[in-house]
Amino acid sequence: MQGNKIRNMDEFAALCGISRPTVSKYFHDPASVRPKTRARIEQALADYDYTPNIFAMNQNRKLTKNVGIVVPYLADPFFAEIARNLEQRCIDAGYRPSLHSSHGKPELENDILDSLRSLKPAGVLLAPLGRVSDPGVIEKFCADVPTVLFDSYLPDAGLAFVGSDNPQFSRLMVDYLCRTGEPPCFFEMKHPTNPNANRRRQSYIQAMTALGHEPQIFQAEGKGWDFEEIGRREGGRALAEGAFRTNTVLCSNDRLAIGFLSACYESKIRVGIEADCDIRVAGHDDHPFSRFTCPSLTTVAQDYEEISRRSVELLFAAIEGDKTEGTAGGTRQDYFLEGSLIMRKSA
Amino acid sequence: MQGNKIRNMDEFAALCGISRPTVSKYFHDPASVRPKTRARIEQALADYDYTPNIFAMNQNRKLTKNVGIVVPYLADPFFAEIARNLEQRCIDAGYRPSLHSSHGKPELENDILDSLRSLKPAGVLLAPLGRVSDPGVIEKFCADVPTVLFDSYLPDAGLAFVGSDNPQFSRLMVDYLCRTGEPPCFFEMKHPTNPNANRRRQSYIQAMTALGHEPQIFQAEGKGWDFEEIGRREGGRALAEGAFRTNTVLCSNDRLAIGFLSACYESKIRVGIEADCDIRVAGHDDHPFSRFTCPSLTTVAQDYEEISRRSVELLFAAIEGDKTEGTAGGTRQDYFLEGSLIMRKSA
DNA sequence: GCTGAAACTTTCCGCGCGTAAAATTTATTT
DNA sequence: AAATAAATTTTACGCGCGGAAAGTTTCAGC
Repeated sequence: MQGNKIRNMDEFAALCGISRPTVSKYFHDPASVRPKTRARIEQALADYDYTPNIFAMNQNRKLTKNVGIVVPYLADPFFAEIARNLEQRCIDAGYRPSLHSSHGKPELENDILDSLRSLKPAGVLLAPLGRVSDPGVIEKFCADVPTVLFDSYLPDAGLAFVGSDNPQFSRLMVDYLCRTGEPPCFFEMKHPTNPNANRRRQSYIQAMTALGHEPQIFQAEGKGWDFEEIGRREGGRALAEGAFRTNTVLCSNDRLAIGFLSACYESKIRVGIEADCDIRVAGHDDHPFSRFTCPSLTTVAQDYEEISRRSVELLFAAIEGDKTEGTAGGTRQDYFLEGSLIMRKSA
Repeated sequence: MQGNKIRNMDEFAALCGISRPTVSKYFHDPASVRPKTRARIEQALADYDYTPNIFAMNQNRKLTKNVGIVVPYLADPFFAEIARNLEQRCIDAGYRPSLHSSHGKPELENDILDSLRSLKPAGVLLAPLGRVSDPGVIEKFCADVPTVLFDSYLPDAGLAFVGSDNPQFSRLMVDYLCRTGEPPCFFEMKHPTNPNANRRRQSYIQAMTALGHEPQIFQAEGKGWDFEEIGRREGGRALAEGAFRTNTVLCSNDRLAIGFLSACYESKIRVGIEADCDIRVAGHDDHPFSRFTCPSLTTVAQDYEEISRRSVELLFAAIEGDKTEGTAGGTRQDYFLEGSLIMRKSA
C-alpha cells in the first residue's frame, strides 16, 4: 500500500507493465487473462490499491450490473426490511443495487425513475406509490428498462409483478376470526395510498357475506404515511363513539393496528383472547414490530423472503434471458403469494 | 412530446439551433444564458423532453452535486427517519443524495465508501457502524472526501460530528426517575455495536452515584441488530430471575425497551406509573414507535430534526466554503445535542 | 523445428458531458 | 457612428473506461 495515488486504469496498467484494455478485461473477468498476466495484476493490486471508477465503467457498457430498487416509503419498516432483503440478494448475485425511496411523493417517484435512466440499469425492482403514482410515467419507464413490480399492483407495466394475494389474506383472517369468536369489523383508511387496501376491503366484505355476517367498515380520516398516528387517533374516536358492532376489529394493515392497540390501551380497553379481555384486534402484513406489541398482534404474514426472492429471480432471469431471446417481452407474469395466519395474543 | 428520442446533448442542442456547450451552461444555471437563448432551449425542452445524463455530467465536473448518505442499518426506524430527513434536505438544497445502508456489516461499510469515491461526491454524511467499523478505512475516506459524521462518534475523522450528548441523556432520565420513584436499574446489551451505549452506561453510573444510589446493570446477551428480540428474550429472563433490585428499569435504547415491554406483558407484569402498576420502564432515543407502545414509552428524545439539519448545514458550509478557503480543515467541530425528556405513561 | 489455430494484447475510437481558451456577438461609452 | 468593454458562444480537448478490430504471442500437433 504505497502512498502513490493511482488516478486511472492507464496509470495502473503502466505500473503492471501491461496495456490498459488487458487490465480492463481482467476486471471484467479475472479468469479471462493469462495466469501470468493475472498474477502481475493482482500483485500490483495488492501493492497500490486501485479500484476502477464504477460510473465510468457503466458509461459505455452494453449491460451494466446496476440494479435500481425503488420503494414508496423507506421509513416504513415493511419496506425497509424488503429493501434490505432485495439489496442483499442483488449483491450476492454480483449486481450493484442502488436504493431509492419515493417518500410518498409522486414527483419524487418520477424524478427517481428519471435519474435511474442515466444509471443505465440492467434492471429495476419497483414498488410504486400506488394510487398517486403517475401510471403513464411508470409504463413508459417499464417500456424502456427491464422492471419487475412488487407490492403494489399496476396492470400492463413491467416484466412481472410479485405481491400478495390480498383477497386470500382477508379471507383467511375473517374465517379465523369468525371461527373463534365474533365476526370482525373492518378498520381502514378512507383514502389508502396502497391499492392492496382496496382488495382487502373487498374480500373482507365477500368473506363476511359468504359466512352470513353483515360487513361493517370504519374508515379513518387522514392522509400520508403516519399510519400508526392515524390508527391511534381515529381508532380512539371509533371506540369513543362505540362505532364497532362486535368485539373484534380487523385492521387493514399492521401499522394501523399498532396505532389502534395504542388507542385501546389509552381507553383502558383490554385487548386479547383471554377471558378478561374486551376486544380482539388483528392486522395484515406481519410487520416487523407486530410480534412486540402488547398484546402481540395476530396477523396474516406477507412472505417477505419469497417476495424478494422471486422478484430478483424474475428480474435476473429476464436480464440474462435477454441476451439470447432478444427483447421478447409480452409474457408478463403475475405472482400473488399466499399469506399465512400468524396467531398471537391479540385475536 | 414528440416520439423522437434524443440520445444526447449534441442532438438536443442541434434541435435548439444552439451549440452544445451553451446548452450545457444552461443546465448548469439557466440564468447564465441570454434570455432569448434560454427561451429557445426551454421551448425545445417542452417539445422534446430531454434530460442530461447525470453520471456523464459528474464524470468531468470539478464539484459535483452528489451527496452520499450512509447509515449503519436502514431497517432501524431511527435511521430510516434520519435518512429520510437528510435526503429531503439535500434535495431541497439542490443536491443529489444517494442512500446507503451498511446493514450492520463492516465489509459492506467499506465497500460503500469505496463506491462513493467513484461518485465523486461533493460531500458525505456518514453514520458509522461504530465498534465494528474499520477506523483506518473511515479515516482515510474522510481525508479524501468532505465528510460529516453523525450519531456514532469517531475521533479524528471528518469535518465535524453531530450527535447526542449521551451523558446528558442518561443524567436527565436518572434524575427524573429517582425524583419520581425508585432509582432505575440499567438494561443494556453486553456487546453494543453503537458507542453511544457505552457513554449511556457510564453516565448512568455517575448519575446514580451522584444521587447516592448504587448502580445496577443487567447486560443482555445477543448480537446483531434485532434489539427488540433481544430485549424481549433477555428481559424475560431477567424478570424471571428477579434480576432487578428496584421497580424501575432504564433501557439503553428504545428498541430494547420495546422488547422489554413485550416481555413484561407476557409475564403479566403491569408497566406504568399508575397505582396498580408493578414496574416502570424508560428508554433512550424517542424511537418513532415509542409513542405507540402500551403503555407509551417514557424516554429521552434525540432531536432528529436538529441532528439532520445541523449535519447538512455543516457539510454544505464546508463544501461551499472550500471554494474560497481552500482545504483548510483542521478545525473539526463536534456538536453534542441535548435530549429532552418525553414523559409518557411507562415511567 | 515448423505450421496454424487459439488465446491473448494492443490500437483506436466512442460514451455523454465539463471546461478552458479562442472567436464572436452584444452592450456601453464618447 | 466608431471604439471599447462585456457577455456570450464556439472550438477543442479531456474525464475514465468499454469494445471492436488488428496485431502479436502461445501452444498443440505433426
